[in-house]
Amino acid sequence: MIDDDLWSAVGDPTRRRMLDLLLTEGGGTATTLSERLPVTRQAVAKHLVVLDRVGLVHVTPAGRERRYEVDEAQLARAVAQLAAVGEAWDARLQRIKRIAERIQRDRQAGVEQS
Amino acid sequence: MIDDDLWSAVGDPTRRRMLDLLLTEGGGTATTLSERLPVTRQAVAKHLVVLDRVGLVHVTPAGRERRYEVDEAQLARAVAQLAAVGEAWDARLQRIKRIAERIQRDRQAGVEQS
DNA sequence: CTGATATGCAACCATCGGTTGCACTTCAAC
DNA sequence: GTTGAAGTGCAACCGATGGTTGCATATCAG
Repeated sequence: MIDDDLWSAVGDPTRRRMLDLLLTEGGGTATTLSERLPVTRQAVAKHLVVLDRVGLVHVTPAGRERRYEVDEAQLARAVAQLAAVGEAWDARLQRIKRIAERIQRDRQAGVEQS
Repeated sequence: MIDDDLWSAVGDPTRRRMLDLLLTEGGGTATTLSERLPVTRQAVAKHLVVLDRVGLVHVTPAGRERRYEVDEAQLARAVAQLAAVGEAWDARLQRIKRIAERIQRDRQAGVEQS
């Protein structure tokens, strides 16, 4: 089974955009993030708590600021799980497709034989 | 950008299990699905509405039953988007990693030069 | 010291996944 | 044909969550 906490953490679109911003800008605070997002600072702060809880970000207090940075190893793990789920479904779809083709083939053979 | 409706549709764990069951058992009804899931029929019915709205399943009324089946093409599309998001992040992580290594190398060179 | 900036905390609201309860249709069996 | 069981639909309710506003608190700069 997959780590449902990690999945649900990256499942939120706003949190995905936050991780994106933190990655491309090399970290940030609740305030700087909220300036680049269509939500308030408080909403961002709540998301940061969630991301911190599952270890996707780390926080470094600096004066009156709280600077957040992505834990790349953990994010890599989350991405890997994403890929795993994708592959599992892909495999299942392939299997279904093969079965469907086989049924089709069998039916063809039956018709020819009759 | 990605289709956020599709993503959020497969984002729910219960809906993922439902798609899974529908795939492996070749379709089903709200009642049969709820028998294999830890939720009530009504909850399943609501999820089926969501899945139907984004085209991940199709419904066929048959007497008093409403039989649901997965739209494999649409599911394949959803899986592809999943993979795309994963790859985008992967690429970003790789880029960050390369930059970090470069900084590391430059610092080494600077130390040796001084 | 004072004002501006960054954060934290609390109350509140809408949406969503889930539940229970009840009414409605359809099939089957007597 | 009536009656009962099975499948569905609808509505009210509940808890968690993503979002908001408002206010209090801490820190930096002039």
